[in-house]
Amino acid sequence: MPELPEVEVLRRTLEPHLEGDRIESVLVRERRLREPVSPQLSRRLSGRRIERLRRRSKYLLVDLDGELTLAVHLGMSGRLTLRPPEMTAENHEHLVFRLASGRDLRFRDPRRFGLVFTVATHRLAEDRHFRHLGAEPLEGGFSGQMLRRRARGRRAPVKSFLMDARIVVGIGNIYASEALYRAGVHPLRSVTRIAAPRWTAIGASVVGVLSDAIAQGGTTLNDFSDGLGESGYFQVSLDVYGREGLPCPRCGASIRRIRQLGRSTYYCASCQR
DNA sequence: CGGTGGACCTGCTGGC
DNA sequence: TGCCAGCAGGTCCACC
Repeated sequence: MPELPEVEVLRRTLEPHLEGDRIESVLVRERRLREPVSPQLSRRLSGRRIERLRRRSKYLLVDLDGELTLAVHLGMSGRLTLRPPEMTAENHEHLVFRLASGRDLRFRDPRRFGLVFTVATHRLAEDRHFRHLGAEPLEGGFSGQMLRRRARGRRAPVKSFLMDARIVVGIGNIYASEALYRAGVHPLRSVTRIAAPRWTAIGASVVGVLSDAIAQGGTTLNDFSDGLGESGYFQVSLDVYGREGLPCPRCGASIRRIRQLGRSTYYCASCQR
């Protein structure tokens, strides 16, 4: 599910419901996620008040009182949903955060590529999960020219470059294809062969694609649901991703799929050069 | 050093 | 109907 827009939509959806609430206890049914969940998790979190929700890269950050932050990464298949406690647990529901208000915040993740851990709030930037991360694409400091500077001395194909979190965070496999389509740049083009004006176009496309997806409530694929478990966010407005063989919305040519870094890349060979 | 490919997991879909 | 291959939104690490 989650690239930057989906995590941001989740943050915005959950924050008004969680702010000011308190974590009473945490039930851990399965601690084998991408990294093992600490046996201390419930002890560390219990009794703490939720101050605010933030996002860094694709991590949802729950700031608690006492300078502690709960970090949640959804991996490929993670979901975080508010549920009434009487609702029966679904399969792969690995963690349940029981709230003082009498609701559950439940973490479900069939593939277990997700992450749940705590970090001292003021030390977050130094934590090994965050310290190497690059620019936030929707914040000041990000631009096409910033990408151009960071591309100096590199030779990677531009799609791989955009998906490198050391450069810029939040762009996953779907939005990398979508942004390059909007910018009219071929995904295999080496970053050494992109001139300044095209970097401007790429920067603008990245911002545009991510902002549009957030505005549409987390676009992406059709099983995305917001933090309340509503399935009303059925929304597909992708131009190329998952559309192999279908006509390009701009020129009608057949969308192609290739394999890049072991993953599917979609593009229009006539619009993207 | 930069860049790629495999590994980590489960579930779903489509072809035979 | 059943089986199997291929694919899936992320990230890390070994290896060239």
